[in-house]
Amino acid sequence: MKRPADNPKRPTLRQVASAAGVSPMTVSYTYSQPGRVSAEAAAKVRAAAQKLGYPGPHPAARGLRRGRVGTLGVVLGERLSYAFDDPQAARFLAGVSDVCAAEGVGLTLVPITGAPTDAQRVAQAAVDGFVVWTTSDDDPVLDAVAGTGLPAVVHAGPHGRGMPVVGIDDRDAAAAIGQAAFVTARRPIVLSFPLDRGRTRQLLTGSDVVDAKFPVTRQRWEGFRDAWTRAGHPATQLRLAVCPVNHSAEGEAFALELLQGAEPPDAIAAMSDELALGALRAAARAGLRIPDDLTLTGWDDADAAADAGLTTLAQSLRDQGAHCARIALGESTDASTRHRWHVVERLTTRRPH
Amino acid sequence: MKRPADNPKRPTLRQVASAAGVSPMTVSYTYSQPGRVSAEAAAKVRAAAQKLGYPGPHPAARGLRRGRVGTLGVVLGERLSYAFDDPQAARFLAGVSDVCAAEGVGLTLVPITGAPTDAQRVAQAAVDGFVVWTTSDDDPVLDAVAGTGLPAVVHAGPHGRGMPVVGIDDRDAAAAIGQAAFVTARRPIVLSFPLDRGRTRQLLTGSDVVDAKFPVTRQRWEGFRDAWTRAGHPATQLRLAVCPVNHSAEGEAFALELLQGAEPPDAIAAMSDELALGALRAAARAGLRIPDDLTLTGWDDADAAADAGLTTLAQSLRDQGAHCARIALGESTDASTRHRWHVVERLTTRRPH
DNA sequence: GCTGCGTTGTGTATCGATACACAGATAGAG
DNA sequence: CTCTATCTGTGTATCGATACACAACGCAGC
Repeated sequence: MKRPADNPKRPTLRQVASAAGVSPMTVSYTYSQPGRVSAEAAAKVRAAAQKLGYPGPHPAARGLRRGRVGTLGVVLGERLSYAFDDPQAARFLAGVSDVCAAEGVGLTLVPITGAPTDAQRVAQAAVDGFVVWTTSDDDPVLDAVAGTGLPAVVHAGPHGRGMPVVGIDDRDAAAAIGQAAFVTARRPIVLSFPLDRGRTRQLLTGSDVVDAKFPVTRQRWEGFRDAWTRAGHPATQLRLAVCPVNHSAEGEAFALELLQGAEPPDAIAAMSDELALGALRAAARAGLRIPDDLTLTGWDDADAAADAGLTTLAQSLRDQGAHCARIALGESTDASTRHRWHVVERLTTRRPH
Repeated sequence: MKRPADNPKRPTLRQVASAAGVSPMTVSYTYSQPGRVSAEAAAKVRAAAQKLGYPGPHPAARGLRRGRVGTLGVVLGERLSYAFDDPQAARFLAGVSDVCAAEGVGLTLVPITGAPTDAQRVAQAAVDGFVVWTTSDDDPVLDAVAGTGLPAVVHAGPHGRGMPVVGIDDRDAAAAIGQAAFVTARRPIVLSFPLDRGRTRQLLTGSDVVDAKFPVTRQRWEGFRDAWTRAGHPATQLRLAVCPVNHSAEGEAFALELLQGAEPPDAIAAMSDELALGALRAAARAGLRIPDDLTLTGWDDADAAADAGLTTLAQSLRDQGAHCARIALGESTDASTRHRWHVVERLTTRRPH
């Protein structure tokens, strides 16, 4: 049962004005520029507003007239609750929300479902700018965002469409963490994010063409491969285990399957701490010693990674979120894919020698 | 540098209409009720829209005219990033967002900072309804929400102001988990949320008046006290350790202080898993055996609680979030504070005998 | 007494779309 | 051949506020 109408009807600014015996503009100024009206007039307005139960200017009307609605849109190329389920997204959004709070601007998560109506939902979102979370090259919501003409920024996502991109150099970073992961490896595996929005679980060998539609996945894969080949090994030895979702349970299941398979890996470089921590549990179940039988690396340096002693790649998604928010609010225009990162070596990798 | 204006200017529906050689209403219908126009006319409209770069009807204008903007407001009585920092809030919001996604409605986090302008921000939020997360009896944003006249619901928060409340019976639940926590206790302590928005860290004994402004804190405290007195002990023996924030680090610090203090507790009932897990680490640092030297309970049954073997009180915040969303969207009117909960006994408590 | 300036109040046009009622066309029924 | 029902297109009033320009007023300075 859709709400038919507000009942009792909300009073308008004009009604408050006539009840207070002043002009509409005086009421408007009372709310938007209190210094613009005399104390006397303001008192009359407040009394009338109180009496009629006027909650202040209607947000949609104000938004229409002013051209700004006071909220920042965030588009996740995923179902909506992903924002709260995925720790990485949550960290990023915490950074976005820090800036929003400081600016007094709301944060609107645009409802994405994967259906073709997503583009419409983007176009219909009443926001002042967009932040797009990591997505694939061919995601149609990117065009929808660009089409609005509002300030927009993409996090670690595809370049192009005139939108600035914020993030780190994933390829360089992957090469660095890969070096730590593969020190003594002979049968390494990369535990990966999905390649495209199809999200199929699969095991690829280096000889297969890896044509990932997600730039993040693609760049990290390239970086891991760089690390492997620079160590003098043939690229074809490096395998890629693609997990359809970024959950530790998924990482655990796939890692266990691999560890119990014909050619068990002796090194696993994961694209996230969640996948790595899942793999860590799988290793425990398989009775392996870390890092002797298996070396393991994660990505992002989540709290749980520190607790588990996981070697990982640290970056501040929170800072990147804040940076994105400032751009999308039109406060800054200089994007950067050179955010800082560093390798945190803990107990799941070995030093050379 | 605030964005001065969209450049190039966004075309209007009227311009599209004249470019397509049709009336504005035909364009409007093409977007809102595609079945209402002939295929021929729709094609002309789409061509013109494409040519002019028209992204669809202006959201604020549409919202004003229709009386709905297509987004649900969420008010957290905390700074905005709390939504992503606190695991309980995140679970709840995941439930809210599930419903929003299904309905094609956005989710707007209203920017709360603790400043007196918060009420204005609520009034200025362009949303179709409000969900208010657990707050204190005297929180001014409650009045602001009620004043909008929009459908609204409070989660586990104060009753009154004509707003429905959704949650569990915290007092009963606390009595149940308290019973498990206090089986063999002689010096029990409740590790608590803040009492009021002042958020001071303090240790209260049962003889002090506990006048918590947060209904959740108050009701859980009462329930824990019920459990203790029903076991035949004087209420004055039960102490209340108030943590200013719901973080495991805070729980750890305070618990360690208590465990190393003059009258170390032999049972700790925490109001959240975060606080309990912090206390668990403190116990480890103090060299205590669990549950022999110290029994411990949490609240919410987070993933980490299961991993740690923590006895806890399970409830589905996700379901409660979904329920709240349905009410705030006007789809349902029957609130309930009788959501289900149950005690999950694991390794940090002892069975009687 | 006149000019110039800061303060405070007001009227009007406008932001961009949609609800509603109505009109013309087409088609099927009797 | 008329009458009703369905489909498609249009004109107008309206949603509720704010930008802007202007007017009235008091007052200082010369």
